[in-house]
Amino acid sequence: MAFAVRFPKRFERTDRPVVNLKQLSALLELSQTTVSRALNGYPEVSEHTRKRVLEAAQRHGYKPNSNARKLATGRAGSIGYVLPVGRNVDLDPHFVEFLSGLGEHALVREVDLSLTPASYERESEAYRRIAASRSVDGVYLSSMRNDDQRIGLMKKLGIPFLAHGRALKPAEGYAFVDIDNEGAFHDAARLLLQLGHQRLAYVNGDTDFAFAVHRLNGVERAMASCGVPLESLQHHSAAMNEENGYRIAMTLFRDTHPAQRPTGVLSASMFTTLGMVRAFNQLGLRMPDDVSIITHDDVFPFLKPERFTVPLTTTRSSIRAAGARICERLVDIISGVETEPVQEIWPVELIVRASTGPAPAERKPAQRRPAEAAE
Amino acid sequence: MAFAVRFPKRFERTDRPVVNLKQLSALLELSQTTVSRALNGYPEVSEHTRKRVLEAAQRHGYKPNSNARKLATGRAGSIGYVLPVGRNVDLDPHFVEFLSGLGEHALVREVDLSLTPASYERESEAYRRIAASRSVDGVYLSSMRNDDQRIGLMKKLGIPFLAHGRALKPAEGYAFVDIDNEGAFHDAARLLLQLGHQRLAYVNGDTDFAFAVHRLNGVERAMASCGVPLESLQHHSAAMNEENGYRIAMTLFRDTHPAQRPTGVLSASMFTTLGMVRAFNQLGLRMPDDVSIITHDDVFPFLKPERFTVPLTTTRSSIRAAGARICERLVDIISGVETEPVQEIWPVELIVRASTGPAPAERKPAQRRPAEAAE
DNA sequence: TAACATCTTCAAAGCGCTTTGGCTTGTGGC
DNA sequence: GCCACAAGCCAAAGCGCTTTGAAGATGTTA
Repeated sequence: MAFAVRFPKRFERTDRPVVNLKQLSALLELSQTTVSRALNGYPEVSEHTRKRVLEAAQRHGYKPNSNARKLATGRAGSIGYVLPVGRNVDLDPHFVEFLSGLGEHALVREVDLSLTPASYERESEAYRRIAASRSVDGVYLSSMRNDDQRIGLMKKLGIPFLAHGRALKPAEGYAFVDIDNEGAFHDAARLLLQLGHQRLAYVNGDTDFAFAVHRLNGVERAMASCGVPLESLQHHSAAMNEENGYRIAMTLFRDTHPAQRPTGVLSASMFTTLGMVRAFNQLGLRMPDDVSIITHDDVFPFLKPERFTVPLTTTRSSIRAAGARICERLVDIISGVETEPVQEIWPVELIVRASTGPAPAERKPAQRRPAEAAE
Repeated sequence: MAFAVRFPKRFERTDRPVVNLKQLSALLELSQTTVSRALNGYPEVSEHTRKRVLEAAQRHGYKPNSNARKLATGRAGSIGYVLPVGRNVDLDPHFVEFLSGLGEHALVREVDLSLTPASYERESEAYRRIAASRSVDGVYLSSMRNDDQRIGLMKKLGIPFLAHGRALKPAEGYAFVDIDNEGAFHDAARLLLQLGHQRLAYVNGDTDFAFAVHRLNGVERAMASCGVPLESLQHHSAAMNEENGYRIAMTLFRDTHPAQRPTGVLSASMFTTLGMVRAFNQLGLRMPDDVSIITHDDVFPFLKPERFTVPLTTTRSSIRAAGARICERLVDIISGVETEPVQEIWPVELIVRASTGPAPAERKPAQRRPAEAAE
């Protein structure tokens, strides 16, 4: 909406649709009411008439004007997402996989997806506009923060919504689909501990996000229940990308006294791991002899943990499946099928591959020559 | 649109917007006409009145109902994209970067992006529905094929559109933004040839897509002008991902007689290269001593060629910048600012890093032990 | 002072669809 | 033969906005 900005005349589209409801009903010598009902499957119309109508609609290529329909019904037929945008904002590749799943289901349910770009600072404004303009029937939220303002906002604005992930605060009173991050990282950490690793590192995502906090909780719970002091965990929190993985691995393994180095590492994403493995190669560290690593895998078709030279042990949960499920449930919420706010938490598989093994019995400083090239 | 499917009553949203135009104009004791005009910046209203109206709108949180506006104007205020969807369809990470750029500019122009999911087979149906339902003002096309049906379809349906990339056929009569793929790969191949490489390989994308054909043309042109016979090029065409990169590299370097092996390799994407580098490590091939490689880099923030252990020589063109430009021009096309179909081709930078060097003077079979871990 | 141009403002007619309430028929029960 | 009831259809009233055509208010000119 552009206040005080004149829309140019040339913006207009003068051409009209091939055939509209009025014309179609005239052609059929029926009222618009009847034609509309026949098309939309209402029972107050005879089968004979319905057949005639459907046939004529088909023949004349009638397609209802979606804007008129939206106005009349108040229903938009689409779900919305506020796309974080800005020079320094990177939509990460998780989004595209998520979108694939969402789109798959959106196809089945015949809804469109509407993306409203907004800078982070003006996010709430975007939601307000969505609410007032009624351009979508509901929205999904993602990248949930610890104390997420959006949940309250959605409720206040009366926008039906579903969260991908959950906030720490509020914890109740809204619907979400999340994975069991706490359990996943608990299991992963426990595996390392059971393999005898005493010094662990966790290269986490940004702890402003709730998933990162949950994961850290899981790691700490595993340590506590195995009687390993929390001080023996080195925790690093940073955006999940290749560079940070490399940088942090260098800090952990090159810049640390050998006796202090972790032998078991947990990594929050495949991208982080990409960087860490690069560092390992460069430092001549071998998996799993020198270091064991477990990574969270969101199941990207273009980056598979089993395709690494040393196949990676992972906690796995398909973000694409989550996308499909979110679409499904959001449509249910919008259409009133789902009334109570269901909080759905998916279990996460732990898949053991070759990157994990027993802790080195005794630490020998790594003395191998660095690998030549290593990505 | 669902023929013969009854929409449940419960789908309805009964709540009404906070305040609508009628109420606002009643409040102001002005006609709807005047208020509407004041809000939309038309000159036929006094500055005094306009100020009053804007103030009241602000105060009461008035936001026009976008559906009503769309119906009245015939303008949707959004641009569309048909999202290819299906169990076996992977939206690749290029898309998300492109989207970031698009979103950035969409924010400036105040348009939304509407994604309509469609399976490949029912793609044209989706476009027809978009055209008839007038849910968007224009669309952009991507992943242009050699003989692309969509261009003709868009023209027939009268949907304003802009292509990202171009088709071989038709070559004229439509607007696009493309990069100089031919020139980029010409330059890349020429560099390898100048460095003395006699046997080249090109691991291309799927040649159903026009960009892949253009690139191949560039490579061949360079070879021709350097007097190198085309037979000394090994060309492989496959979807651009890590697995194919690895597989093809293995075919080229492990399964081929040393005397036949290429010494200079061109790679169509960073993902392909990721797999190839994995293969190189495993085979103990060093860059650039044993093999030189040049990759096309779309500039992903999460996967940077300079961050490889051996930094990669690349042809670089930001796909994000292309997204922003596409949005800009599409809005211009829709609003009639751009009338002639402009065909815009961006030059591509060649950035020399450490992965390219002189061809090995004399071929010695690689006898090094395979690297331990290598991603 | 009349005649005309220029500002402002307005009532009303759309945009194309859905949906309410009512009007005809035809059927069966008594 | 009358009434009740359902089936099938329709006219008309929205949905909330934009825009046309016209009219009232004000200023300008002869």
